[in-house]
Parts: sequence; structure tokens; C-alpha cells
Amino acid sequence: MSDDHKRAIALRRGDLAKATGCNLETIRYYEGVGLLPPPSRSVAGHRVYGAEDVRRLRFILRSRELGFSLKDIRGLLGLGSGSLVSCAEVKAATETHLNAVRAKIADLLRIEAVLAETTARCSGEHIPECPVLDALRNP
Amino acid sequence: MSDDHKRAIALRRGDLAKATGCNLETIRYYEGVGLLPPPSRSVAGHRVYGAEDVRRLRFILRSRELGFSLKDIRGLLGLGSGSLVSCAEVKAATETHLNAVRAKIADLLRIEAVLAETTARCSGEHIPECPVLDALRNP
DNA sequence: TTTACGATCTGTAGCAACTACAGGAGCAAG
DNA sequence: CTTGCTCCTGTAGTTGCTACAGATCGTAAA
Repeated sequence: MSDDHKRAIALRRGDLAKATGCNLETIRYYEGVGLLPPPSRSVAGHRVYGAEDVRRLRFILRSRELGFSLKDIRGLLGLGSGSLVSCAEVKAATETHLNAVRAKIADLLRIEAVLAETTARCSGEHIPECPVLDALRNP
Repeated sequence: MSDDHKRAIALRRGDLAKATGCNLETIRYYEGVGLLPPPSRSVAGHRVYGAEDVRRLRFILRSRELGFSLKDIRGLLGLGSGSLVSCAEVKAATETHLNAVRAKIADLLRIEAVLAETTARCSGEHIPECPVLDALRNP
């Protein structure tokens, strides 16, 4: 009478993949790296998942969409050490990540400016010296 | 009398690394993947580089800074197949890459908006439900 | 019942683009 | 001659998957 007192849903790996949009093999991978707990098994040894696994995997995938690394996500899930992640800790992790994202955006904007400028200067004709190649040659 | 008619400079691997700012091991790696040609060797078997190697490695590093993949760079260097990369081909490759960069920027801006909004909504206090975790849970 | 097809199981190898080590030699200075 | 740096080779680790190979399992039609 412990586990699920409601009629438990039982999903196979392919079902979980479809339910979450996750790649089939990635599920096994996440189990391997400890993001998903080892699920119970059918008599034949097939993995059997429940509603909690769906929620957890959705959380992981959503975090990945937002650019968190698997290490970050381990933290968000409270698998780091002391467990029981506090709201403040999650906020801190998110802010750190936000800074990293902003840094990357700044990087890419600089790159974009250089690329846009160089291609704009290039006619595509057979000119003695190519400004694009020049830009690559001269930092 | 062929190779270098000027007094050739002779750099060891560490010298080339310093001259370009490239990591020492990366030089060997680039040789392995065919971006740098196998250099001549000293009697003892040590790699010996010249001015052309410095130019080529600088070109590679600069391209990497701008986010080109090694595959892209192989193309820019004309190692693909028919060699002799035309200005138009370089321009096309650069524009393709520019589009990819812009797409990535757009991605990151969306991510940034979500992260900024969620952390703004979070006080860091012990509130029943954490809006950051909610945001991760509900796509 | 048999047979076929799909889904699942395991382990392992591959991708990018490096980085870092282990264990052995070379070379210059004190 | 010894110390200490550089260099040599090959290989393993990183991150986040993805894709096989070869075996087994579950189900549905013939």
C-alpha cells in the first residue's frame, strides 16, 4: 500500500520518450549519469516508469532548453550533496547561469558584428584581395 | 635554394604556441586532424616550424574565435577537395555561418528573457512555491 | 501454434574540439 | 654530471548525447 495509492500508470521507455519528447536513448543515458533514478523493472527486465518519472524528465528537459548543464541540473534537483535545495539556492544558481548566458550573448554579438561587416565589404567578385580572408588573417 | 630564400625562422612547438597564443597540445591536435601540415623535424625528431606555420595557425585561431568549426575552417583553407577556394565561396561560407550565429543569439535572448523574468519573481525567501522551480517545471 | 515484427535489453563506439596525463628522451646551464 | 626544462608518443578524459550490434521479449495476425 506504499508506492502509489492511485492506480499507477506504467510506461515503457518508448512511452516515456513520447510523453516527454525526449530521445529514447537519452533516457537510458540520464539514468546512467544519475539524473533519473533506476526505474522498476517488468518480469522480463524492461524498465517501467510512472508519473513522477515523467515530471522529473520534463523538468530536466526544460532546464536543458534553458541552457543549464547536466551538472547544474543535478544541483537544481538536489542531488549534489545535502539534498533539499532551497529556493534561495535555486535562485542563486539561476542568476549565475543568467550571467553566463548574457556573457555568451555578448560574445556572439561581437562575432556577429565582425562577420556582418566583413561579408558586407565583400562583393564576391574576383578582387585581388578578399576582405573576408583579410579579416580572418588580421585579428 | 627552394624552400625559404630568406633566413628561415625555426620554431619549436612551444615557440609556436607562444607566438600564436595557442595551447601547446592543440598544435599537435591540429596536425593530427590535418589543419596544420606535418612540419619538418630536427635530428632528434622535434617539430620545427616556420613563418608560414605561424600565419596558418593564426588564421585557424582567428576563425575559431569567430565561431567557425574545424570543418568550416578546412573549407576556408581550401582543404575540402578541389582546393583553391574562391572569394565567392568564402563569402558564402561566412554568410551561412553568420546566419547560424544570429540564430544562436536569438535562442539565447529567449532563454535570457525567461531566466531574467523568473529570478525577478523570486524573492529568495521561503515561499511555499518557488517561481523559478515552477518555471522549470512548466514549459 | 507459429511466425513475424516491433520494442526492449546490454554494452560499446562515435561525434566535436580539445586537454591532460604517463613514461621516455633530448638539450642547455651550473 | 646532474638538474630541470622541453619535447616525443600514445592514450584517456571531458560534455551530452546518438547510434549501432546482437540478443531477447511481447503481441498480433495467419
